[in-house]
Amino acid sequence: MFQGKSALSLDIKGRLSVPTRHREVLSASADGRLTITRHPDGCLVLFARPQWEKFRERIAQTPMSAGWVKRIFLGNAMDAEMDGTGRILISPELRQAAGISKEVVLLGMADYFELWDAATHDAKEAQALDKEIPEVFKDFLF
Amino acid sequence: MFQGKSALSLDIKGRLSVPTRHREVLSASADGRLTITRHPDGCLVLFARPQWEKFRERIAQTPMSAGWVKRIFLGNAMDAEMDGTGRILISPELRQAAGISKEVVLLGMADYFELWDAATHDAKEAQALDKEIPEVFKDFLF
DNA sequence: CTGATAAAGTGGTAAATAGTGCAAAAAAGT
DNA sequence: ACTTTTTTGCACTATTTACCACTTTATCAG
Repeated sequence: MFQGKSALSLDIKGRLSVPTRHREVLSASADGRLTITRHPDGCLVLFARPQWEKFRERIAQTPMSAGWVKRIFLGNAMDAEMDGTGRILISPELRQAAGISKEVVLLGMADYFELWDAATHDAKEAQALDKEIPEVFKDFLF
Repeated sequence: MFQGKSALSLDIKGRLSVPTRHREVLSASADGRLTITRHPDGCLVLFARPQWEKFRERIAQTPMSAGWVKRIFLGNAMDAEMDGTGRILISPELRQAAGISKEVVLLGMADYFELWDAATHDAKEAQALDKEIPEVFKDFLF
């Protein structure tokens, strides 16, 4: 179970240093093996390998009408592995796809992570906060 | 059950010293374990761990369309634990999100706490007092 | 087709920064 | 005035980040 925001910066080679509080979980549940792909909202998604496998199954069974969503998730998926010091390389293609250069934000979203370019994240978040909270949440929140 | 306002200041490392009158409840009900996250209104929310777990379950099961609600609540959630002297560390990301630097206001809201930047709180409160009382409260009697 | 060169990827180490816990000082209550 | 509680400051530990060197892969020229 992942949660929480981390403001991080990629090193010169495009590697992400995973915060320590997440490393143990990833090592235990996936032996440090991850899969990274694109998300239609403009960020990247990071799965522990077993969770990715399950997600991939569901995407693969999706009908033709899913069209580009299927291509985005499956076509951009890249395997990655934590090195001895807990770093993972984000491929140039993925970095470019999400507009990531150096400053990034890593969000724990329960079963997966989202990786955003810091500036993009802040902009989209501010935009979302301006809007009203969707009706569905009004009563269930507090 | 938490209530009351406390004007406090974070120490140099960004730690909040929980008022004594709340410590016992938190120790008893959650063994001093808390979870802190963002609130769309511009403050932070502090839950005792068991209450957070329940809230998180509902958030985690939320569909993709929930997008930013999930990102704000779950993506910003950070576990924290009271140390031997009743202090909890507020992560840099959360402090930044709520515009908190040093002077803060802690509001007991029955099941949870709200943590505001002092200046922000005062400004918003003044603003709220200027407005009409919302319809829902009109029928309330004393 | 082969070898040289350059670029990109991998791994490790050291320095800086952030976080934790302890202990002494201050404050409050008896 | 003394004891107990609370706070603040300090020192130690852990984590993160930046740097450096080596390995591998790709590219281009002979």
